Amino acid sequence: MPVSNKTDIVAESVVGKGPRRLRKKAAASVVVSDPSGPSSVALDLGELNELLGYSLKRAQLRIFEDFLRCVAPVKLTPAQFSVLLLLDRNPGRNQTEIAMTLGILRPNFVAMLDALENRGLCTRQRSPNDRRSHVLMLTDKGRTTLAKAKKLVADKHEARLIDVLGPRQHRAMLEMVAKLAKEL
Amino acid sequence: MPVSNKTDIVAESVVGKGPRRLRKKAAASVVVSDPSGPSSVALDLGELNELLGYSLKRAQLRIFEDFLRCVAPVKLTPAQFSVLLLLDRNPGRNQTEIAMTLGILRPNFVAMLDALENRGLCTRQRSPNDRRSHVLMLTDKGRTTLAKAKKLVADKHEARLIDVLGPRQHRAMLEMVAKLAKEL
DNA sequence: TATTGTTATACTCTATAACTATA
DNA sequence: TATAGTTATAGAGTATAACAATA
Repeated sequence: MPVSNKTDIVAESVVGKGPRRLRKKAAASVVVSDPSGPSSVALDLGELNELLGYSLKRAQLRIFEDFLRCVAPVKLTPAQFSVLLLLDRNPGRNQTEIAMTLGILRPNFVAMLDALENRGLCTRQRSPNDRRSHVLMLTDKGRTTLAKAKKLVADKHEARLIDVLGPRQHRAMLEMVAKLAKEL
Repeated sequence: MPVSNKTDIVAESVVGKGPRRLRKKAAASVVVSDPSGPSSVALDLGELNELLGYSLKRAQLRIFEDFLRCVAPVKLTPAQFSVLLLLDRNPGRNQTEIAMTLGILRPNFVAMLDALENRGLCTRQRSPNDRRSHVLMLTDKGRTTLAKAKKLVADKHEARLIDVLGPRQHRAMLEMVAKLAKEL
């Protein structure tokens, strides 16, 4: 997305102020002789390419963009999808438990749940046993929305990732990334 | 980090409101019979574990935390480190070029550069050829700081990642993640 | 007219303190 | 007293529009 959209390299597009001298045709890996001006030669990333965190971050951004595109028909963000998934698997839990499991801070979870509840995807009920806590449940609409989302994720999003990486590498990456998330 | 810090599972800590009946001893993979109360059984993540983006995001957060810890002695964030690295490899570029290469929007790059310049790590000079643009250069202090940071990254941060993943998987992951960042 | 650096601004995420109602 | 949900708030990160100086 970023990283140089100027595809064609124009080595000499500016009329220099100094005297214009003849110049040798530049070699393959051009380094513009005139150090100023909009030289527009692709920059050297250096050891950035060897920094796992750097590429990982950029990959993560792309993956989330792809997720949003694929799941757009049901209008769910990755975070919202993860909440619905968790509610489906763990009905009757309270906000603290769901939020904690997803690494969301309780105060920040309130607005998230408001949005999902306002869309009729889940409900909050005061627990009769502990009237401080809210029992969370998916609604029928929430379940059907989740089902649609899961299909979009599997058929479009994950399918795309598997297509780019290949099934074996996709699986390997899943394991490595889980290991890092767990053991680092 | 999150995901249940309550290690010991207490299956029956609440006095139920209804009549207390005898209950069979729960099986190995406990599901608390009473659906309410602070049941504190680890939640089921379901297909979240198969979602590459989910684990990738969590891994990325851990990696950045580790980076910050390791590089703390020179007080550089991952973003600042990437800027210094790029300035070192590509001296004399302007703000637009550096920002674009790193996927940073030009307006947001201004404050970042202010911080680095105020710390005496780099300089902005108006280009004599195009007085609109600023030629960016590392200072000597910037270079020594970068050198220290690079050593910390290699000896502590990347070393930790290689330690967790193993050298072969680390290399494999580097390639996969670069592929995703490029081709997705 | 177009571009560079900049300001202003807004929206999302994330983080912390403190309140309320319950326990 | 401690906990669940909540409010308020502050700080990063990211996004767009528009302006001054320059081309």
